[in-house]
Order: sequence, then structure tokens, then C-alpha cells
Amino acid sequence: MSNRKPVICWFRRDLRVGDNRALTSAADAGAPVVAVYILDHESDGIRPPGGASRWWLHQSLRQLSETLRDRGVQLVLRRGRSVDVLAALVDETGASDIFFSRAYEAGEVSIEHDLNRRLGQRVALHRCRGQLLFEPETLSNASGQPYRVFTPFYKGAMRESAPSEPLDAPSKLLDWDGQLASDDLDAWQLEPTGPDWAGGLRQTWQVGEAAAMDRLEGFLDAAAQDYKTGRDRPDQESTSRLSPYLHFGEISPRQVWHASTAAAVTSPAAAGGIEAFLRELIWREFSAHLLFHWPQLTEKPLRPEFERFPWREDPESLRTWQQGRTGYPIVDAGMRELWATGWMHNRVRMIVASFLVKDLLIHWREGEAWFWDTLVDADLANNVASWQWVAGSGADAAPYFRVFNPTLQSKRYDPDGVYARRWIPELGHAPDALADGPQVTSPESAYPEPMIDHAAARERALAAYAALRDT
DNA sequence: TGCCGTTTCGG
DNA sequence: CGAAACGGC
Repeated sequence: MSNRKPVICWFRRDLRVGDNRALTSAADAGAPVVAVYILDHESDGIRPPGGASRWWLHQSLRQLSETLRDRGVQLVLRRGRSVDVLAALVDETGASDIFFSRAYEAGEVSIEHDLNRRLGQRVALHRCRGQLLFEPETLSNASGQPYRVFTPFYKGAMRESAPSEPLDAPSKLLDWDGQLASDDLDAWQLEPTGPDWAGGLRQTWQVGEAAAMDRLEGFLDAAAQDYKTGRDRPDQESTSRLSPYLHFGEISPRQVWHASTAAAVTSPAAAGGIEAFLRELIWREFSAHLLFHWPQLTEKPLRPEFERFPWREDPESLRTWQQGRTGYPIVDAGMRELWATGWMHNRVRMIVASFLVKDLLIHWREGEAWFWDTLVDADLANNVASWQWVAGSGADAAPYFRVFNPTLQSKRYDPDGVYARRWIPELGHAPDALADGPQVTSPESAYPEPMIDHAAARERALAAYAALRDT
């Protein structure tokens, strides 16, 4: 067996061994498996990961290396243009096949086309599914077009046959006994090289496939019961926090789907919460569907009139927002949670995004760029689709006149100020500091005054929108 | 997956 | 007179 030609399993955003069609198919080929991960910041159309994502990727690759090593296979690390690296690996190993999970972002799609042109005649390429439940090409609306609106997309997806059973991790992997050079993970410097800002991330997250499955099971055992309303409460632990694992493919949407539907059967009390949860999983599918069919979503508003929107250039206010010093506790708590942990509660994401885009009239792309750099779950499709949703410039978006009032949102979703105080220590323990809004902060506190009057800002935003519509 | 000013309804 | 309903942004 050692002299047999190997097959290559090219890991991308599927950093797991369970329910990984590419890996399982490679194993089933019966040949030795060469596993590779390529750090590709060079191919055209690739947006390199932000700081928090790089930190996560480092942990994730270390874990995957260990998992594969335990199964007798080395994870080869290479950097460069994916197609060049794969061509070199084929030369070095004489591999007959390459197995990989398909990806959907424009840059990744081009890589797959280039790979086919470059190596399609020499080796068998196996493009496997796994990152999504539903392929973007297979879902279309009544007129045969890609969906632009969530609800019909959701209904259409629910009419599809249910996702098939997840695969177990392959029971047997054959190692290839040739020698392959591999980069040293540390040399990629994915972790902070200067000041160590990742302490909060380390405290918050257990990265990796096993942790992802633990988290899913823990969520389904407890929080899912109360998810329908609890998911809006940043002061509670009611959400799954699976987003970074899903982004990096440490868990597959099919695994999430199956564990969830099974839990709904076992525990009818949780069924409503689980349905709401799976609906969020379908939002992830919808974002991927939109970006696949409208790659320009990353840069351009889907509603063309927003090209003329009078966004303000205001670097100082942008920085104030980024640093969580707006003077609105729910906004600042969210921005500080993001900076400290690489994650922000979904309800709070909507609040801070509304504040940036509507109160400050700063372009959604600035917010999107900041989230890209700071979120451990930063995902191109989710990020741009959600920012356009908030800004009102997307196809199926919140109407522009929906302006979140940060004070009201605090009262409703963080009624005791628990969340705000957790992230803003200088608020102290004054009983109603938050419920009553920003103006209650004590004068000697270091906490800033509101940077802008919300009522006036709301009027300004509505006027800007009205002008857009009338011209 | 809004907010807000106004109107209407019931005790 | 407060809560609920409503309609415009």
C-alpha cells in the first residue's frame, strides 16, 4: 500500500473529520490520503481574514492537525495560490485525485474553475458538498430566478427533501509514507504578533470540532427550550454561539440540522424554540444564496437608489463607535463585547449597526469592515447581507425608516442592565443607570455623555431617506 | 427582527 | 386616563 499513489484531501472551510464528504470520499478511495490546508491570500478576489478570524483559524488548524495525527495522517500546511500549491503537491506525490468541499464566494469559485483548467486533465477532481444545506443553483422562485426575499426562500427550502444523515468520521485513513514539506503553523503568524489582544478570545472560546459538538448538544439540552424569546436577550445565555464553528466548518449545517430535529422529537417542549433556531440556520443559507447570485453585494447596494445616499465621512465618530464610547450603554456594551470576545449577541448587532448607519449616517461598509476584522465568526455572506439588511439597501431589507432606539431596546431586552454593566464597568452598580437611558450616568463617571441626541439623529436619518426617495 | 404621535376603547 | 390599535415614516 505504501507505494500506491495517494489522493489529496484539500481542507478549506471544512475543518472537521465528522460529516466531511471530501474526507470520507478520499478515505473510501482506498488509497493513502495526503491532507493539506492552504493559506491563500493571493488568489484574485480573496478577502484575507481579519484579526479575530486569523486567531480562530490558528487554533482550529492546530486542533485539526492533532485530530488527523491521531488517525495517522499529517496535515500539510502550505501557503500561496491554491492552484499553484495543489499543482505542486500533485507533482510531488503523483496523486491521482483531489477531494475538496465546494465553496461559494466569488474568489473561491474562481479558484475552483482555475483548478479545473489547470489540473482537470491530470487528476480527478471531486467537488463535494457540505458547507450549505441547499445548493444556490437548485433553489429558485416561481419565475425561475434566484430568491431575493427571505420568506419565500425559507418556504422553498422547507419544500426540499430533508438534508440527508450526517456521515461519521472515516474509521480508517491510510497514511502516505512519502515526505512532504509543511509550513510551521506558528510561522504563519495568525495569532497576534504585537500586543496580545487575544486573552478575551482564549477565555471565551473552545475552538474545534469536539467543542462545537459539545456546544450544540448543550444548547439543545437547555437553552433551545427558551430560544424563541430568549434569543433576544443579551443578558442571558440563550443563543447557540455556533456561528464561528459553522463558518470554519468545525461543524456542518447538516449535523446541526439533524441533532436539532432529533431533539425536537425527543422534547416537544423545545420544538418551537428549535424551529426558530433552524430558521436562523436558513438565514445563513439565504445570505450565501444572495452572495452567490449577486457577488457585487460586497460593495454595492442591491437597491440602486442607495448609491446616492448621503453617507457622511466621519472618521472620529467611526472610531468612537468602534471603541464603544458612544455614550449609549447598549451600543457600547456590544462594541466592547465584540472587542473582548470576538463575538456579539445578534440583537445587539442590529442595535449597533442601526446606530452606525442611521444615527451617525456612516456607510455600512465601514461597519462591515470593522466586523470583518473583529468577529471570530466573520463570514463574507452573512456579514454583507446583514449589513445591507440593516442599512435598508438590500433586496429584502429592513425598511430604512426602521430606526432602533438604543434606550428603548435596552429597556426591552436588557431590562436590569446586566449586559451593559458586564461590559461597561464604569457604570458601576447604580440601579437604573441603564434602564433609564444614557443621561443618568453620574457626573464623576468616566463613562461618556451621548455622542449624539438620538431623537435628532433619527429625524436627520429619516430626512436623508426621504430626500433619496423624492429625487 | 421599529418608533412615535394620534386615535380609539373600556373601566 | 391608561392601554391598545393604527398609520406614517
